[in-house]
Amino acid sequence: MSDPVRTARRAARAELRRAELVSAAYLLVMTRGFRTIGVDDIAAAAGVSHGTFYNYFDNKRDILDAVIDHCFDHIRERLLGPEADADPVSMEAFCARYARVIDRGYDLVASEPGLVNFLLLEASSIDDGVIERCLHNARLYGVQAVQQVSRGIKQGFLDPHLDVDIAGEVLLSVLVSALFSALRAGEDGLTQERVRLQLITFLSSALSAEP
Amino acid sequence: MSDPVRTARRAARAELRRAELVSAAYLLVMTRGFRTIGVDDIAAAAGVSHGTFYNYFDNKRDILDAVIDHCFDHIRERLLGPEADADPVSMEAFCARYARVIDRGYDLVASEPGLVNFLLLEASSIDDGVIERCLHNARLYGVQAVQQVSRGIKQGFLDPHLDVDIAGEVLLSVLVSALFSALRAGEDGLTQERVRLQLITFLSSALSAEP
Amino acid sequence: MSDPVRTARRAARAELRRAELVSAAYLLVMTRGFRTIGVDDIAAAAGVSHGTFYNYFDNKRDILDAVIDHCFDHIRERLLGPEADADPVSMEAFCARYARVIDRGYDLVASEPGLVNFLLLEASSIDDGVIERCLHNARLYGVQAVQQVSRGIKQGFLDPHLDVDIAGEVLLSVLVSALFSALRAGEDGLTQERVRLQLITFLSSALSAEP
Amino acid sequence: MSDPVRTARRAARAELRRAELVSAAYLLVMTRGFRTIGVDDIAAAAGVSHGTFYNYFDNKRDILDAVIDHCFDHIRERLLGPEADADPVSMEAFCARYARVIDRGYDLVASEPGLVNFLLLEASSIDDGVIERCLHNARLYGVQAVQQVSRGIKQGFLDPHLDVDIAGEVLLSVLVSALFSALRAGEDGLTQERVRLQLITFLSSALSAEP
DNA sequence: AATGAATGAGTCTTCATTCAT
DNA sequence: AATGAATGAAGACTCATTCAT
Repeated sequence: MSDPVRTARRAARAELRRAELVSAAYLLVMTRGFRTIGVDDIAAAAGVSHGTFYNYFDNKRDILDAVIDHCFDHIRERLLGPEADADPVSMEAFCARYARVIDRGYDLVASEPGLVNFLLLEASSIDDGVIERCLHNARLYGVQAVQQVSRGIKQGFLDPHLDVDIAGEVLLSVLVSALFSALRAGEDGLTQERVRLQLITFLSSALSAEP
Repeated sequence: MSDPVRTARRAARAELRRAELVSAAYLLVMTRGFRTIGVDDIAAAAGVSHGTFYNYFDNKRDILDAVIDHCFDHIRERLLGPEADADPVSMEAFCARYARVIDRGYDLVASEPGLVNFLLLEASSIDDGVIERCLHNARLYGVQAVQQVSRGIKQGFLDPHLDVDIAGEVLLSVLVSALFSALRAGEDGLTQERVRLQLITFLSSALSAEP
Repeated sequence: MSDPVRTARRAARAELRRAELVSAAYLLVMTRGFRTIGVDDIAAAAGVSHGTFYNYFDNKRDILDAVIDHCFDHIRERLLGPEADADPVSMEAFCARYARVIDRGYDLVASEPGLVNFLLLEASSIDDGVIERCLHNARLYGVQAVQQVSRGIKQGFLDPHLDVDIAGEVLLSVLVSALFSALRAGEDGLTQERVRLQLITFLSSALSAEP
Repeated sequence: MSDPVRTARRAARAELRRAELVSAAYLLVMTRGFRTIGVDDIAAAAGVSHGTFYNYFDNKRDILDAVIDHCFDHIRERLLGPEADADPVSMEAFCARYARVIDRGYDLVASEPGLVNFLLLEASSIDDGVIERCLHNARLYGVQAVQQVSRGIKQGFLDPHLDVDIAGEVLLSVLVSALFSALRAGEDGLTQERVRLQLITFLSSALSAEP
């Protein structure tokens, strides 16, 4: 009655379908926003009928969690880049790293404006679960940022009197600030160079161990 | 044909009705979000029929601009408080002022969480006109922040080498950061006191004229 | 308590207002159709508020009767022209007269396409009362046409064996046919000249006393 | 992926549903007019929900084209009857045929007054597309009428000097005239017999080859 | 597992009509 | 008599969801 091989194959196909749907939804949400797309659009983009959609998700809202996780995975890749796990050992390296992150933020906004827009703006307006899931993902970054600060203090190039939680927060908010600036592009005459320079100077003066 | 007294009285009543509708819409948007409320809800909350709504606004979207302006007016009142026009003359006064602003931000979020939520999160996902109107309002704050920095430099307590545009930006982003923190309330163990202290320290070390 | 002079003046003003409303409605109906205009439009075109409209007519439908009568008055003037009461005494004069009527039909359609369109097409779709009122007006024409035929027979230039009712009908339908042709303008390559010539030949061969 | 049998069956059912909707719409339009019925009415009459309506037509207006075509199909059947393609070879046969057509016109009006009413009166007041579609259908009749006249001339029983276009037009207008008379039923003392007799006499004297 | 026809709650919008001033 | 604010019935359309095949 139960053929384990066939069962496994089916499970794999199902997983694939699901991923295709999430991927299609991701693209659509990025380009048009969650509220303005329909289940039909998602299914059509994935090449199935909307009926099939309901074999993989309970309802429209249900796919959003998967889309959000997809977003954060994508951002992690794009912002941290290949050096994801390397560890700066001096204030210069630390600043250089964040300068690169800021630049990558600009690149990200330039190449996928919908992504940041969605997370910063639309996502949270949908329901509390979305906010929660975003915060959950953001907290993961926060933890990393805090660890980064801790290591920086250990390495000796960050001010040992810092409140590491707040400092991690600051790291994140500098990033968010960069993304906001990137979103507004050249408005207000703020070039990428000026923003990068000032934010790094900012970081440096606020966190550096040296007075 | 035209009785000026009656005309004036009518105009006043119309203005009042409009304000009532905006006020009702404001409350509903704050509590439930724009997308999830209907024209009927707004009208009912204002104690009129939905038909009346259309005597004052062309369509549902149309009232949103008024609601947004209402939001920013409200924030201005709540955050700047009575001292709206006073001018700090020392770094201490400057920091004290922003400490108060941060505290008021916490109060604001506590008493009206929907407000910040709406502006920070939902508003911009509605359409480009909304983004534009928010940015317009935000730019007004930006201008004030830049003026503040300029005056601080003239007064001698802010670092004369600052890029005033970026510094203004920083002032704003500290504020936004405080609001975000307030939104997350006690999550992550960040108390209001810690946030205030660190952000002010932050401001101080980044902007102060003294090394 | 009742001043007869003032009462009369009031009645005159009321009559004038009513006429202004009918006139405004007539113009609007001709250009935009009854269904697509609103009481507001009529009132505004007459320079009063829509509330005033209801002082002169019970409801929107109510003004239509007056508009229809206005239409037929207008057509009578335009089609029959100055010779409204003259009487042809020969087949030539008879034909010449109808040739002129046909030409005036073309002129009418050209200068006021909405009028014919309205009566031929829209009016009757509104309700049975409209049809009735149009038929009533049309019957007046029919009576005139029948009288015309009778007189033609008496004069000796129309076939005495004619059924005068049917012949009157035919006179009318030739006119209607001309108006339809005029409405379609040059479609089908039918010029005004060809239509006039053929319809008159038609009339002549069908009604003339000579074989 | 695609089961041809099932696909075909579905297409057939869809066609059926569509036809049911058109048929329901047809009946309603005939009895109550297009403007006064709602999508809900049509759907309900077809035994489906209004949502289903929108699976088959883009909007309310969209079904009208199908209804109009339905009308003309119906008229063709009813007026021309079984002899639709036969060809008269003498003036007697020609007249007899049109006498039958006139009688059938009376029958048609008697059994379905709304049909003629709709086409003659309401349809064209809806929008230009409707007029165009009616003219298109009418032109098909016109072409047939012209061909009929041409064949009559060839056969020798119609006057060779006739302008075939105009004569075709006349054939049609006689038909329309008959329908109008039928609509007015016995009003004015015009019986079906009198109308038939006179119109045929009319046709005969106007088109016949013999003087 | 996939399909897509059917559903109907929900929403916006229009406009004829009423009525207090 | 004139006004115009208020009303609410009516109607078109959307879309998430269900379910028989």
